[in-house]
Amino acid sequence: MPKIVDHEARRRHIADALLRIASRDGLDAVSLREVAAEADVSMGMVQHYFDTKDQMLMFALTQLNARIGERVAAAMDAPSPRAFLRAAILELLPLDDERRSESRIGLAYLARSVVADDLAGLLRAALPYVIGFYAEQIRAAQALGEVHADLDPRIEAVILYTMAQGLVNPALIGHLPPEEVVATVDYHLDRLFLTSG
Amino acid sequence: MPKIVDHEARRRHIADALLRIASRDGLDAVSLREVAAEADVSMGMVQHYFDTKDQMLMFALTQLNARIGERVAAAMDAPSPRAFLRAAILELLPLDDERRSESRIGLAYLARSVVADDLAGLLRAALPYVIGFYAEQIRAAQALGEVHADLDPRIEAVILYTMAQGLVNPALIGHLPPEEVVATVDYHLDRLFLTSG
DNA sequence: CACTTTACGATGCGAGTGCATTGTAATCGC
DNA sequence: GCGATTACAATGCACTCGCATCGTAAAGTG
Repeated sequence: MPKIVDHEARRRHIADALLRIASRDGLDAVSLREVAAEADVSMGMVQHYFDTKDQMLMFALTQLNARIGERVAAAMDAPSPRAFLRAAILELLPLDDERRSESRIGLAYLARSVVADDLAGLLRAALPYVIGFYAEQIRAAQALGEVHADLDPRIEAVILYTMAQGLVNPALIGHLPPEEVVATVDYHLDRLFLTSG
Repeated sequence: MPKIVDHEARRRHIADALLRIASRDGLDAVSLREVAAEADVSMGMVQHYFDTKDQMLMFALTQLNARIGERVAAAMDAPSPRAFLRAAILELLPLDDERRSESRIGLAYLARSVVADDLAGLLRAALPYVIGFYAEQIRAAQALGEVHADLDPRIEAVILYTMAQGLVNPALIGHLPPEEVVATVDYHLDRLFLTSG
């Protein structure tokens, strides 16, 4: 087995270039030639590591999801369900350049998933996981007496998630400044939680 | 001035074909040739009525907005602020084939607006209008004693809007069935309003 | 030193793109 | 009828796209 290179590292390097282009100019601007140029490699190399463009797009999306997932996981040492929910939600919102970039990419992928079934599968799979996770936190808070017991954790989780997702576009457009986005999230959490911790 | 045809009718006919393609196969699939074929006209005719493809895309978007706006306006005879808000929100959600189609198109345009400034302008302009409108309804409800006076109408409007927008994707993906979408909206309205009318 | 497998780089192909150009009816004012 | 203007239709052009093909250099095993 000759010419050993770090296969996965190359793929990640190429995928990074792809995500950069997607963030800057949209998914439509992602072509094999553009990706190769952005990654500063030859087009043949890109083809060597990805059989098809669609595979490359899928790989880049999973990489993006993993990146965000890691950040959310890093927030899991929060002292309370509320603090963790808050951190997890804010991690998804375009409050700084990096997350703004991720939101742009995510939006591009979301739109494409409407007509690309394989992408839709990836996003579809993540959804019940996230919502179930929120619901779990809310149930934990209820057990701690931090959330009214008669609230429906499942629906509250859905509303929490949809509110967060809905905040992305106004924030991205610039219609809501970051501090107002955070204030809105806190406003809603204030209503949901009895305690302000 | 010779050969009189209904200029605007032709443009609307072509734009309709464009929206149909965008809904079915995404905005990427919209080419001059595809639009011409879908509208059952020649490509030359499409070019005759739209100087450029971007102009055509813009025109189609304003037509879509107008179509939705009309439906919302038609719901304005609702008996109460709550009933109207409910109707206005549900009008934007993909609960039937037509609105599902509109949501798909809207999502495609939204994603493109991230990199197309002129489209972004159109969507950006609509946002404060919608949120301001929601806030107005909430204030009216407060005056009627149907909403707690100490709630912030502006933030409540933002949350209402973001929740609605966030519901689009799960509903579109099929993760939330229509009845659950409606139930979620009602659940949130129940919390916001004191009266259930 | 072969021999094989991996890792590319270079090139080309067919399809599709937006748009410009050109030609030709049709229909009005005069 | 005549010129002018509108309303198309047809064609071509320069470009980009994803992908296949081909050649070759490197690095491991025997």
